[in-house]
Amino acid sequence: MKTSCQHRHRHSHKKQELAALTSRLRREARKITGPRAAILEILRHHPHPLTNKEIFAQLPKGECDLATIYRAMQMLEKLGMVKRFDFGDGAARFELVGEGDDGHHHHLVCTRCAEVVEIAECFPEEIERRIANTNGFTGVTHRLEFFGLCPECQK
Amino acid sequence: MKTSCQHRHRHSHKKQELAALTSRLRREARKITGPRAAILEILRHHPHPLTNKEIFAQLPKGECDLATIYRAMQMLEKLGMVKRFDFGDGAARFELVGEGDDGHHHHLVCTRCAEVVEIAECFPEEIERRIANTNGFTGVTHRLEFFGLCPECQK
DNA sequence: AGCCAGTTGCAAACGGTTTGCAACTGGGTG
DNA sequence: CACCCAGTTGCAAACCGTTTGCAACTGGCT
Repeated sequence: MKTSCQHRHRHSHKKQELAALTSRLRREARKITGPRAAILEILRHHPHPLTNKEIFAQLPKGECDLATIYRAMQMLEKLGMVKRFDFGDGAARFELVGEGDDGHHHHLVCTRCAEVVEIAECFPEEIERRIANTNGFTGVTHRLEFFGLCPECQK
Repeated sequence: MKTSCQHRHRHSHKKQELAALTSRLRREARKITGPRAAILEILRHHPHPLTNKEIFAQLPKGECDLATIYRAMQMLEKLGMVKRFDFGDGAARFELVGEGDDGHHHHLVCTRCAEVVEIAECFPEEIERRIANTNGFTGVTHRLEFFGLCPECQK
């Protein structure tokens, strides 16, 4: 069965250079400010989606305002440098996305300890296409996350 | 290809009798009050998930408080009489669930006009099982919704 | 060096949801 | 059938994540 994804996503966790990130910003006529560099630095070192509050907590205190993080994430999302995920707990989470990558992928989240595993599998293309055709929809994508009990929490 | 769901869900839209609903409530030692009957009455006539505010708007005005709806939906969800869905717009939606049904299913939502279509397809069981096994997780489920442009909105 | 669009911090506003509390009531009991 | 109380309700305030108005500030161009 073919289950690969139509979306380009490199499941490499190699960190992007900060310089590469800032040059992407500059290219979009965005300023490289202290808060932004600090936020990118945090995201860069984090393999899993972070909430704005988590980013805030990791910032050297006083480095920047929470509102600034919200604004930065909005901008980074619009530029496609960051992808927004929703684990259903009412707080958006963000993950850095490589250049040329659309960041589409899914997670397996422990419902007890919130551990997150990145998942390679995706919803089968052909079924999604069938769903779109059957209902006459175009530009169909999906939001998909898995939930369960992680090995640690089963003990 | 086998894509059916391991979860029992009858995609019948036949309305449940109000009497059946209230007897389920009574069985759980819950009181049948005016607000609750009115809420069930609304849900019963609605094929698609409703937000609490939408339910509120359909209630004869003054029938009950918004907080009461929130409390009712929490209770109904706990009793398994209602299923919560999340279309990613920050408002929970609820759909009545038949007895013996777990309500697990998915939707295709128009990103422009918010039209909702119920989807029969589900994430393939065997892949989900593989994901669970590979990562040592148990009790794995998923949250899955599709988004696209409906036929009307393509014009 | 100077300028200005873009950015920031702060505080207030916002929208969905929850909660404390006092008044009320469904439905079982005597 | 009247009584009683756990469960329920309305109201208002609290909550929490997120957005926004505004005045002060600054990156990076000229």
